[in-house]
Amino acid sequence: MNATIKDVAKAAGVSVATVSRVLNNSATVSTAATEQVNSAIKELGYSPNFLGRNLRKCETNIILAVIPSTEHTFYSGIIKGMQAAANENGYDILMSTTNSNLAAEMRMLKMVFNRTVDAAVLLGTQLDKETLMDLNDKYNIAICCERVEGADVLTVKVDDVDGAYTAVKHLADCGHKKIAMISTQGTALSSVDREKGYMNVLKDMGIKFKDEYIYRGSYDYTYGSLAMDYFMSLSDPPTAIFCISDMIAVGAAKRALELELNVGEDISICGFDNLPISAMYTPGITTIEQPCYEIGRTVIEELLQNIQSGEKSNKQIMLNFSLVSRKSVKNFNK
Amino acid sequence: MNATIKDVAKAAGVSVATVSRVLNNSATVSTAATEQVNSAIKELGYSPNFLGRNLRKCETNIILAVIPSTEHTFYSGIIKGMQAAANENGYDILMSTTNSNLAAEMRMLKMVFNRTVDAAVLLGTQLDKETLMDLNDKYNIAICCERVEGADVLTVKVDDVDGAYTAVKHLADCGHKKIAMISTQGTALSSVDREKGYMNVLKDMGIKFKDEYIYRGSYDYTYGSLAMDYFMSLSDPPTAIFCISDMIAVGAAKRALELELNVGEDISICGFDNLPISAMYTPGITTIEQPCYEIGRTVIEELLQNIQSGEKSNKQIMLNFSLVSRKSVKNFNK
DNA sequence: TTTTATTTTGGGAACGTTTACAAATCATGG
DNA sequence: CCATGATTTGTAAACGTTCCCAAAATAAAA
Repeated sequence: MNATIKDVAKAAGVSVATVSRVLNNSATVSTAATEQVNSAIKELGYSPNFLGRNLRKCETNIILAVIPSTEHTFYSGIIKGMQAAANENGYDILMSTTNSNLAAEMRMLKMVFNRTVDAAVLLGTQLDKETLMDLNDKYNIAICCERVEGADVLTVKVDDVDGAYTAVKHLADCGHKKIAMISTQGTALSSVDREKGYMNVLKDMGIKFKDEYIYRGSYDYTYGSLAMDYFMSLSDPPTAIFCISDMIAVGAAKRALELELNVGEDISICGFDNLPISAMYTPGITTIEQPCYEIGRTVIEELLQNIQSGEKSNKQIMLNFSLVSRKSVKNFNK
Repeated sequence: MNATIKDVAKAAGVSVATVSRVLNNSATVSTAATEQVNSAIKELGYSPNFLGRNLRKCETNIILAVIPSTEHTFYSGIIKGMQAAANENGYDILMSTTNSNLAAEMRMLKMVFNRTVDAAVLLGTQLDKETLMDLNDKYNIAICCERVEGADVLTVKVDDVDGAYTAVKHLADCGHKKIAMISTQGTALSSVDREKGYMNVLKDMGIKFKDEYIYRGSYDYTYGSLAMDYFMSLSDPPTAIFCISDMIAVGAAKRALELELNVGEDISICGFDNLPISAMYTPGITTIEQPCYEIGRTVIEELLQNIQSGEKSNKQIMLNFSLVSRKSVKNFNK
């Protein structure tokens, strides 16, 4: 039904090779022939079938971004960075979401096995070290914003230990001594690392760690609310709370406001990621900003280098974060 | 480098046809042969190359969701609905984002021209009627959550006129007479329709339309803030504001709070879409909920029907919305 | 055993491209 | 006008599958 390159060749009175040449301008073609081909293309409404091309060239120029969830906007900036780097190199980014489900993640990864895409970037993953290393051997993959202990795979992220340290240190520097943390139950290393950063500050500042000052839920914002209820039920509630994600920070802030606590005065809250909502919320949420766009650019640039060179660099790249100070944290020093 | 079906055939001591048969279990194969093939597959770590398969079958079983922006979470539920319906039918959903840019939208649509995907669902579009009709002639496309006047293309959405009417009527029923609206400058019909719904309520309730009660910006939440500043500068400010999107409603609420207005008391705000943030915000934002999951399911089911039947139904399907009442609107009647 | 029906198999064309190679055309200079 | 070199063209194989068709193997019936 659809016109093929043969139809174009016939209509233009040239061979398919010539049509292919003008399509990819891969070799010089006389202006006469070029014109004939182009008008045949227009006349027939021809559009090359990439299934043929891809099969022949053994590449699709598509990179798949595997996203755990579209429930929040954190990945938006990363995707933009990925797109920019990809487009500059003739690649496109397609996304799919796994809802943090291992089976779904595997289903998506099939697309790299079966060559539907040239590579995949995992923005978070449920896979274990062995599986990742196996995949990395045979295919082109990268991990973004997460790390897997011992997995020697191209990784681009911020230093979560350091990021959490900076956030919690900020709370301490503002004069807070009773600092709690809301984390997740998951085993994702980004969570573990952020807890480590929290602990490190306590140690460095000579603050004794209290077990009841740590609450674990999931990334869902309702856990922020639950955590706030819990902390306020303590006989000696914290004055500041470091949240593993802005989403949770917002949940905590919401509950605090419902409890008629003045966020940024009666209770201080600090998040992580600098989601758009943190700027929108009232009061604005103090947080750690990740260089999303840059993370996206970098991971694609490195990945393309791997693809083109045919060998794996497996770099572990850490980019710089920054503290964004808003109204949700009280500074006792002024 | 990678094993092909030929390698498997050789290793299993059968023909490629037989391997293909066990791969797709498209015909009965003796258990002996099946076992040989399966062990050869495992041994070689074989994974079928879909470029070959897709070329041969002239289908990819992939549907592309073209998303204007990942800045907000509105599309999340729709995508989930799309995935559910697609997976049930052996299809996968891949996404790409256009950042509301016509060139980017065209770039993504190329994937349906060149057969990289079987169909595309446009969640909003910059294209005009003619282009859409042309595309719809040759390819399988659908529009979601938006409509284009006169474009006879499969469309699934809510009735925006009716939705806005319900929202504004609710404000009026709560005793508000001075009702303003924050809309967009764009020509998207969803905006135009929602303005129409607003006007209809005024007419039905015998409220005189005031030009200064309408403010136009874009979907960015900062315009909500700007609008709030503007309305409060009027000599006779509104008591209620209907916002074309929750994002804008949040921006407006944020600014109101900064101006020390008690949202839900001094000023009432109503949004549209029921984004997660509307529940998270303090106070919760009253809004119109779209049946996102259902919209997603429906558009894929209809699209697959078009694909499989080979003919276009071009239905215009309207699904039911609902009013979600929260604290951001004051009810004068109680 | 032979015939017939059934199940299981393999050969090879086809899908729409790209590209190596060879052939044809053209221009140039002697 | 011929030889040479440069440019432009066409032929055909290849990419990895699926699937039609016919052949082979097996089972059932006579």
